[in-house]
Amino acid sequence: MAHQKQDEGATAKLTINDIARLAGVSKKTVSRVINRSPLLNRETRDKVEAIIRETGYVPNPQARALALGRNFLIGLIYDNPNAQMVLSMQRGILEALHGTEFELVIRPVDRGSNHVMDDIRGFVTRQRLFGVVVLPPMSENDALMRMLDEQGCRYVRMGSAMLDDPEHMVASNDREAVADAVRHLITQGHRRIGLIAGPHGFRSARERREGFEMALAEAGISLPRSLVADGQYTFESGLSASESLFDLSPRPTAIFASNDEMAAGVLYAARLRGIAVPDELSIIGFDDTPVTTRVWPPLSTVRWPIVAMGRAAALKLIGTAIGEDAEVNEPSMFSSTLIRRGSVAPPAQT
Amino acid sequence: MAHQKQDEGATAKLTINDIARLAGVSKKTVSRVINRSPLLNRETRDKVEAIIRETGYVPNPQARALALGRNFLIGLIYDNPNAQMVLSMQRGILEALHGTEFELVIRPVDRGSNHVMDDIRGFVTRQRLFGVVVLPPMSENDALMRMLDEQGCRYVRMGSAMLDDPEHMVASNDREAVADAVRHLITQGHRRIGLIAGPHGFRSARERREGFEMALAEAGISLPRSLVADGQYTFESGLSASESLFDLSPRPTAIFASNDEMAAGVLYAARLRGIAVPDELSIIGFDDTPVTTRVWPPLSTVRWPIVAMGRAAALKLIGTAIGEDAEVNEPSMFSSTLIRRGSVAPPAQT
DNA sequence: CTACCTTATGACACCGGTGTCTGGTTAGAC
DNA sequence: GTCTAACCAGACACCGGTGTCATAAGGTAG
Repeated sequence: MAHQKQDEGATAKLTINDIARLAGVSKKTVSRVINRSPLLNRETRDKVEAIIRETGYVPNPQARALALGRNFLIGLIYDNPNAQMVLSMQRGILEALHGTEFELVIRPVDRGSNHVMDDIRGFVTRQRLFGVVVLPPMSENDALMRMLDEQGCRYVRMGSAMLDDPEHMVASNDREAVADAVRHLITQGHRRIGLIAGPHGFRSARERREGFEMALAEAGISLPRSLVADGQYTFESGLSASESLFDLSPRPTAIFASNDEMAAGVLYAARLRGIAVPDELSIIGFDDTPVTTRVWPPLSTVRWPIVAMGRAAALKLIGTAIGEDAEVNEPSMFSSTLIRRGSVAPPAQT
Repeated sequence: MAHQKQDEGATAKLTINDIARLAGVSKKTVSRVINRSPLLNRETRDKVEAIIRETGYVPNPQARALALGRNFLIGLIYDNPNAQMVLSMQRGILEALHGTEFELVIRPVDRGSNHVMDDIRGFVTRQRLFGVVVLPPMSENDALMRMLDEQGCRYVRMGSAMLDDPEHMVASNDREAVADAVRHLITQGHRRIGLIAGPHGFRSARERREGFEMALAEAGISLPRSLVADGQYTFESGLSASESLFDLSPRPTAIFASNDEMAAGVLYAARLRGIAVPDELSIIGFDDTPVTTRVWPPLSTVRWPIVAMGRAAALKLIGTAIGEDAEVNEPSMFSSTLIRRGSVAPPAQT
């Protein structure tokens, strides 16, 4: 660190005492100015504020955190392979945090690991986080929430369906969204529709599957077990799951994949088999990730308002802190929309 | 926050005084134990350590930061549309931070905005960050580095070529990597090779372009201006840039796109025109993002060791702090490898 | 046996803020 | 013209750690 100066940053070493001295008041008065105490004389406030502006003084957050007994760090806990989703979520949260004194600390975890709980406990206790946002599938772990409660750490969980009270949850209505997508396929004339389900134990997988079944039931279409293939939310699993669907005779004329990665896998598998999309096979995915527009044909999919949900989650968390009643106004349930692209067409005449 | 208890977390409210009292020693002695001071009696140490273990005491990092005059937060500053790259970088940094007391705070910025500098200054000074990692293209901004210097904030910049001394930089050798890729095309027999360049002003764009030109020059192939199209590192720009290349007569038999997104755009454009890849057109991209394996045919590309580079950057930053000499061992220059997939073939016979 | 040096521990101030309580002004009420 | 309430600002302790320095105990030399 040769040519880096450690403490020459003129503004960096200013303390509340310096400001107090310069303004000719006590440190407590400066503290009052910083915290917008209403018990201040107008002149005094202006004088101190002028000095603060001139000098570029910034209160030391560590000292503040120590005195206040709480800090201004929000944690984001996730174990999610989907880069786009994690990044959008980060963006949404940061939008909400913008202009506040809160910062975002991230913590990807390995769900498979034996000491996830300990990892997270260390994370929240060591840094005394103000609160955390937990992404699915970690957010489906009730034991984790109990632990967070024990540690006195606020939390908001994201998910595909309401799991507990709306105060601690921001959810999208996956079931209804998927049902809509499948209804779209049915309207186009499809009757043999395959499902590539998400991993067992994932709430989102269950919700999406139930939405799928719901739409078929409405239309009076029966769903043989063979039309449901298991996937893992990965491209590869989508690819191999569709193989089994393609082996069926007659083949399904449409497939709903529980996320875009798997939908991309279906498309890839179709190409390997020489099955034309959408002429011989319609495909709908879920998430509206960029991959849907990179492939050919572009995939129809379901878009959920991930950035808005991230924003809502963060606002719920800090709502009480910033004192505004923004909190109560934040919706807890978000709905998704079907995005029609080029991967759906009426079934070929048989 | 109805049913959340604020301070019942048994471990959360323990202070060094509690431990001192329980152990029958002074707080300073406990402090010595925590900081592994060598001047301690074996028995005393064991006794205190036992108490700490029993109670699950965790020192308050805010108080520590205040007393020490520095905190344990690393910032990550980026303005990058590439989700996969940002996420991999986060992963690399977090790997390096794992097991230390450092945490990662992220700060995406908007390069276009007028107050980027102020945003970042606020970010590093408010939280008194220990140091920051800056991703390209922000990392090419020398004014930013000067500002960080002024604020006494350590930094490591990531990039496509060495910009200043290795102590503050982790770079990949893009020029050589691209030259390799283009040599591969030449070896396959291509002579009319198009380039889709990155945005003007981006160091990576320049390096990649120079690598491209270098390989052609080596082979004695001239490069007419018409074979170079400008792109913006986005899918759409790749799509439209390739249009101009396709209008050429004769058409290039291969195209190197300066990143994968644009390469995906080329592939998409080729499909729109009915140009067969790789039979009539070979394509190579750069970055090895997942999209390369989702499209058909899968794209050949250049992979750079992004996670390893993130790890190296973080280690450089905290190297001095954790006292180990790991720092000096961290390489500053990384090389990339050509990944051969299905988008390259010898040119069609004319 | 005293002098002196080492080693292990503690007392106390300090980091930079905030909460509480007290005292001095000023203005309004009688 | 005095009394009282309201208002404003400061003194001081405290948050939970760490640095400095003093000191007590133990060991060796003279």
